[in-house]
Amino acid sequence: MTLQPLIDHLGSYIPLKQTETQFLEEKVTERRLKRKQHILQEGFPCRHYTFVVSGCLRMFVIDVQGIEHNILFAAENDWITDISSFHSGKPSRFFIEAVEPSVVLQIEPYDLYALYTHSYKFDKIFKVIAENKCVALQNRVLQMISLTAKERYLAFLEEYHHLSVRLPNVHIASYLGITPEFLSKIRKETAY
Amino acid sequence: MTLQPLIDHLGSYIPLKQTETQFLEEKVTERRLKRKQHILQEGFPCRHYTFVVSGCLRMFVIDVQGIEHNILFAAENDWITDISSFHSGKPSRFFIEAVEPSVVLQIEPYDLYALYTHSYKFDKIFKVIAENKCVALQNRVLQMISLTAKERYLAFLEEYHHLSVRLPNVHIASYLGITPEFLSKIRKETAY
DNA sequence: CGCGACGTTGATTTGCCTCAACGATTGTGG
DNA sequence: CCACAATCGTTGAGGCAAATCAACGTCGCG
Repeated sequence: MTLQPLIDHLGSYIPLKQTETQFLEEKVTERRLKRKQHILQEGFPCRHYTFVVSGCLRMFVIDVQGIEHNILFAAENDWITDISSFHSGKPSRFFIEAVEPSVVLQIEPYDLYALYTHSYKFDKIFKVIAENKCVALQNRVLQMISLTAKERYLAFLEEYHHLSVRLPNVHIASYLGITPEFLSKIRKETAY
Repeated sequence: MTLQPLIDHLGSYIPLKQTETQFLEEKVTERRLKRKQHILQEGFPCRHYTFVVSGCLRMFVIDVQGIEHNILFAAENDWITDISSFHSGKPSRFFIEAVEPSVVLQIEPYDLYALYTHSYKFDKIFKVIAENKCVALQNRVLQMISLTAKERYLAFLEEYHHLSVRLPNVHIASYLGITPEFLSKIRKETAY
């Protein structure tokens, strides 16, 4: 199992002891995903906190008109889950699927709680992870209410350049809240 | 000092022991705010995790054109802070001010860390608080990318009815990412 | 090869903004 | 207690940003 990236990731917040990484190894499951493979479907509870080792996943909803809206992407060393459903056990409104062939590590609710019980260090780490997520999301809200589509696209290119070259434009458009056609027109203007 | 609301709030996540509430009391400072009084200005580090006992605050930025954008409101039993600046000590990009006369309880970074050290229970509680904030922010992003201005306004009325009757429309418009004029036109259509 | 996913382009429409003007209300100082 | 400014909400004319709809070219893949 390719556990090392997760150990490095968690350890970058607070270094882990031998017993903690060992406990972690017992609780985590590796999974290999094909392109377009789902790990969460609307209507089902989200039973995994998912860490991306390699590849890229996206979380999205399908609205009443059948249109997909990408809420977030998660690439290497990032987390993706519907936290609300994960904790409550209620059906999720979201889908999560692989955009590329990916390798992920997953933890189920009960096992995550066991980690928390084993060492409060995990509480501390996941607290910081959640706080950092808040900052990123807040930033995104700010961009949505204050920037034009073109400005948001340029900001996305700056901030997520590594993603922008891997994702189809149709997904980027959806993430930015615009149509693929309009993104195409923006790109035409932008390209020099 | 009116500490009880904070104790009740934290206790609703995990009940606190006598020693913990006592420790909390030593670390928290009460502050009474007039309407429009600032507790954070752009360019200064955010030195407080702020809990709202009564009243209502808003966090906003001022863009290059001098236009304010409301990022979030916090009313009774809610938290408001620039977490990023709070932890890093770097200058904030945000303003936080009272929308109404308010009473707040504040904790400084060093005191919050002392709380964490005193009992890991506080880590657990603030982890959940951050996670809940993530859910709310994610929801807001979803609304921004998938709903029209009118739909967002109606969703806001449903979700934050208690706030919508207290806030001037100019602030609500800014929060929704639209102009006050356009909100006025939406309200005209909506009123039956 | 032929089909589906993806990106582009153009014509038209619509949602929302800009700017300007005007009441209504509140607050503040003389 | 009144005069005046400031804040807030509303309305209308016109303009721009972005959506919609339709068509077409390209590429990778079964």
